[in-house]
Amino acid sequence: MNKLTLEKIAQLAGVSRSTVSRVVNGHPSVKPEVRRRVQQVIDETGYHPDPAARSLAGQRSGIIGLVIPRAFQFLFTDPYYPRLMQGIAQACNTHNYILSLFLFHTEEEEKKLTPKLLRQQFVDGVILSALPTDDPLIPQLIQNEVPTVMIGRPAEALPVSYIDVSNIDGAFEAVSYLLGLGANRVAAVNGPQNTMVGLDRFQGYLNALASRQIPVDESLMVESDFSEAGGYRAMQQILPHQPNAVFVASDTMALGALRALREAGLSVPDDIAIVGFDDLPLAATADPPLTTVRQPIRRLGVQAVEMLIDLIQNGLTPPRHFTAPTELVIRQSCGAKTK
Amino acid sequence: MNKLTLEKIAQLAGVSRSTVSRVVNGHPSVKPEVRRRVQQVIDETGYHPDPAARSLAGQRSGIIGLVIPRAFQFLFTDPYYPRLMQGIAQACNTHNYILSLFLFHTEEEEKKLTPKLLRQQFVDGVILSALPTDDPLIPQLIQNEVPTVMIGRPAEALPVSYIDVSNIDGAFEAVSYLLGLGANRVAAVNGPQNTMVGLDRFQGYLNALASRQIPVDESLMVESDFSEAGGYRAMQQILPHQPNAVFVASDTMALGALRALREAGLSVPDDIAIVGFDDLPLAATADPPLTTVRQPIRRLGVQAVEMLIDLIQNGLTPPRHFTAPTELVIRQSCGAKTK
DNA sequence: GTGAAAGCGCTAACAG
DNA sequence: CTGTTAGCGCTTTCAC
Repeated sequence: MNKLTLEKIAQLAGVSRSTVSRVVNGHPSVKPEVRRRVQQVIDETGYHPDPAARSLAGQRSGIIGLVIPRAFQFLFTDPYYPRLMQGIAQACNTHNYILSLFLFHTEEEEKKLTPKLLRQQFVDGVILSALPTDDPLIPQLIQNEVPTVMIGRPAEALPVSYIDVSNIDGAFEAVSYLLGLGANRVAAVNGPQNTMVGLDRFQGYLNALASRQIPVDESLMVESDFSEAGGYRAMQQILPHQPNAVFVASDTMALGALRALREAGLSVPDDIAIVGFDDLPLAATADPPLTTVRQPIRRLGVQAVEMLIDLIQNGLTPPRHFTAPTELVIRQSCGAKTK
Repeated sequence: MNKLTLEKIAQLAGVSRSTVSRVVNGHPSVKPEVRRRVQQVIDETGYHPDPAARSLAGQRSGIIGLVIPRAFQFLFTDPYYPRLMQGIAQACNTHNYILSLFLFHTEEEEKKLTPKLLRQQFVDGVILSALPTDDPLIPQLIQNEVPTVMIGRPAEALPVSYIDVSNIDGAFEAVSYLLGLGANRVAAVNGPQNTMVGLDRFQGYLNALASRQIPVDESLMVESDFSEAGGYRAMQQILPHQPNAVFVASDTMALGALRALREAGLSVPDDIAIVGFDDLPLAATADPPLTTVRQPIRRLGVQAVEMLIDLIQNGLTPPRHFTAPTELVIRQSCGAKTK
């Protein structure tokens, strides 16, 4: 299988290289008949343009970068990311982009790889996830005009596109539900307060308390890290303060909380009700099955890709925003009887 | 920040483009002093070579492809893959390769992306995981002489490099341990029998029975799919046949099995002992903590990358093989008392 | 509507 | 040890 080039195809089809290029790129100005003939040669030979040459001559790499800093902490602890990646990968496939993964485990790695992201040499655009609110990467990307979509809104009103979910409302709904069940001491196991998700879900919790004029009890709130072990520790920490319900900012942490509760000999939902956030598959198979706030993780991934492609093709301004709704999924972990 | 090219750097440093290229690529034949001067200009300007130009002129893309077919079924159901990816990503980072993800959800996607893998245009080499034994991709890669490392040995003795773990021995050890505890009806929840891992772990199970002349009871073996739900169903199916121990071919399935046991009102390890395979973090936090066969997942990823780079640099023959040992980790799920 | 020609930025002989 | 010279395969004006 000797190397096929545009030139060869051109010869075989009896046209010029430019024409073949036009056909390959779906350029309109080619006579239908010629187009057909060229296309046939392409199909018969199984020609595929060389991506490197294409990137060099054109200005695009055809690659989308998925950037996840702090990969150590989260990615391999929370099934959220695999699902997100699945959505992203699938969308990349359908839109003919290649997906590249940039996982930073250390500051060093981040430093080293950042330039590759900033100069559009490697990627046509990037999707950002799991960023701390103050990550310097965001302003850098903006300044370098790299097409960027954040998963989760940024801390400040930056001119950057993002996909988000209604974390505040979702948490509000969950906590309100707990409150409606009669719980008067609702605790919160929060996500990291240097992430927007963590902050927003906590805000929803506070809003729900406020909407019923329930005073805030600091001893019932703990900041954790979205990990199972973190949820476990947080729950242990809260337990002495006698909560009768707990809002946990992710299913994974909720699993840890459940473990702590079980160890403490508490019955869920009789002694204490619990709701999670995400609706990962494991929520449904937890013991007891977990009431949780569903977010359409995979779809978020797909939409992020599509938004990014829009940015790449149609320019960065104005920034695009999308916020997906959440949905409270009621299961046994907080006494489904009332429902 | 106007575009920096080799040429510009060359001018600034007062040398020729080739010399700069040599410096960038660590070519030995450059006078130390010149090298220093050039390097300084590079550092000051923050120059980075254009990967596209590089791929085009040289013959390498600097990209490693991680290929996971059947991504739907496994990847997002089993924490195994995220961990593997972590190892791979980290190794790529340290060796200055970019990692691209090829997740196939459907046959169509596989068909569509395969050519991109086969012509070394996109990737310098590929790492294969989660392949069914009869996947046509393997022979195709071999035939096209694409540097390839499989995670998990292939079905037949193909001239392909791989990283594996001692699945047979690991399973043998686990089942022998169960047997040694006095269990006389040891069941097996197997992985898919069209994957080598599934096959090998089952073989280990059979070997252990055989080594003690225990007759095989077909009703105690079920083929499943490495998912939690699959483990749950498999366990339910086995339960009527009164096992007093069960070897489950993955921790994720073991979790499902545990759930089935719990629902059936059986006590672990008193009524029935259970061991898993993988030693994922969740094994330690399961209820009860899971005895399991540990495999060094992350390290496998690192080694796969390093083996692949070796292939890329030093040629494909002879194929390289490496089999990592496993280790039985004893926890409460099968009555740790005896140990 | 189509072809010719000029690079994109780099690597790799080949001279010197 | 260093500079010169061809390309790598494609996109993209610019003529015709």
